[in-house]
Amino acid sequence: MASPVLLKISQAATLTEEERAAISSLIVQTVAAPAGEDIVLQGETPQFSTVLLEGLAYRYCTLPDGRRAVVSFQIAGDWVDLHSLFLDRMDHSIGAVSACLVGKAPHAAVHALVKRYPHLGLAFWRDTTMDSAIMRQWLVNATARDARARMAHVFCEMQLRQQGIGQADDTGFDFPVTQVLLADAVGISVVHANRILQQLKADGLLEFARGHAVIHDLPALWRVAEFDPSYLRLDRGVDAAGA
Amino acid sequence: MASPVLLKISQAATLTEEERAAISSLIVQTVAAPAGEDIVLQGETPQFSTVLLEGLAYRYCTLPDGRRAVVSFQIAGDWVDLHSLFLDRMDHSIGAVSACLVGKAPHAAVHALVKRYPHLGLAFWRDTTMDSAIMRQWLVNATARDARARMAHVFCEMQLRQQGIGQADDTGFDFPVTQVLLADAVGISVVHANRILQQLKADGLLEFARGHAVIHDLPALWRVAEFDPSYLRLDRGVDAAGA
DNA sequence: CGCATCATTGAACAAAATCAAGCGAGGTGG
DNA sequence: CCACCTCGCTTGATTTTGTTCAATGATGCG
Repeated sequence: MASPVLLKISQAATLTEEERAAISSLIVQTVAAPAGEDIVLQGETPQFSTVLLEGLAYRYCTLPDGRRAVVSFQIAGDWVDLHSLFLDRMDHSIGAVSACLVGKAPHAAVHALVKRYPHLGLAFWRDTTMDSAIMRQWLVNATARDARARMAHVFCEMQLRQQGIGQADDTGFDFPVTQVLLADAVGISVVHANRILQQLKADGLLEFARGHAVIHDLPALWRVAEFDPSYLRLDRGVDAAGA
Repeated sequence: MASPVLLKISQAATLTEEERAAISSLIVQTVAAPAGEDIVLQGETPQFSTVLLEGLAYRYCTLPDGRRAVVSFQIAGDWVDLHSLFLDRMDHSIGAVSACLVGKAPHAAVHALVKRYPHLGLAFWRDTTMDSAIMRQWLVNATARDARARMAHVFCEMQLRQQGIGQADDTGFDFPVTQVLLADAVGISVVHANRILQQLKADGLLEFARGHAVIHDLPALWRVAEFDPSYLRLDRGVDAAGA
């Protein structure tokens, strides 16, 4: 079975047939989430970890006064809340951007798996580390770059990540978000997001409309974003330094 | 031995004497880093993970044009680059704010430890997860709050974290950073940082001078920062859901 | 003392938010 | 089929927030 979960984790670690089977058996249930619906809610105490099998999702925090901060996008193959294994209550929510299919793995089963196969524990751990690396880039983005570079950065990252699962090429990709969502991810107002997008288009870099990004000049886009893709390729798998 | 490392990890997991000894034996070397010096450099391929035994350190990224983005502060007991276990090259640097004492644990030894004691693997994993939770808050901070709230938030967090290791109380704590560093952490210019600090002081919330923070009204500071401390207390240890 | 680093201030400028309005496509109900 | 509504996108005008530039005080240290 070529599930996106196994595909992704296989890029990080060499798995035995037994280990692959063990991972597959983790997912005891698959659930469909319609576009716009929440998959996991802030404040919950989940007993499952969730992996995205299909679709686009986003992680976000809701602030007391209703503002929303998007902290990441998740694509097929991503564990969206593996870290909830250690969280007493979710400190953020996860929503479905497009219609999603998710798999659920009971926390207890994940714990048991890790104890039985420490090697898989490392692989999972590595997966969350990769997520952190992405988040660190977002943080650098938000603290040190202006709106234009930040916006460009989001598109650079999504292009490369989606390419990694065969859903993008150098000329563009589907990205079914609204400008409101994009604004909340970049940390600017919708009005400003709209103007930045127009500017990127006028500069011949990127055209984004109706949930689809057309990239006109990827190298130039990378330059504007100061994009360094190395953070997306943590080249050292879990086997490298092990035994 | 009451090393800060064991103290911190004991809050997350119940350890056997054997496990405690195993962790202690990880640290094969301790090194002193003078204030202002770098502990780990962006671009390196470390063979060790580093744990902070004494002092204050900070994680930061250097951008192509020399700008700097501070992504976190680290205090005694924190592993500053446990995630480098999976990183091919460091995507950020770590610098000593004050004079630091660090312990070094060879990656190979950490790998071996985790395979031998999967339970400790979970504890380490949990530790990095906690780090991520903090980073997520910084990201929310940077994308959704204004300079004043962001600045207040940094002080709220540091107060609580330092209190956790007995180095702060409700009235203040040592925080030997400069305004430049603070500005790079909050993502504003030094000039603005200075004015925000003056404003917080004028409002009777907080006085920060010569590396020391005096807190005049902690509840009010929390309110300004919209501070919710729950992210610092991932109450569920690694034993809870296990066997 | 003299130098370096850090903190502070004012003034001009730029970036981005806010306010307010209008447009266009898709969906719903009459 | 059309009126109407909602949602997402777009635009202009105005205000707020934060930056940059430039200079001047402090503080501490060899």
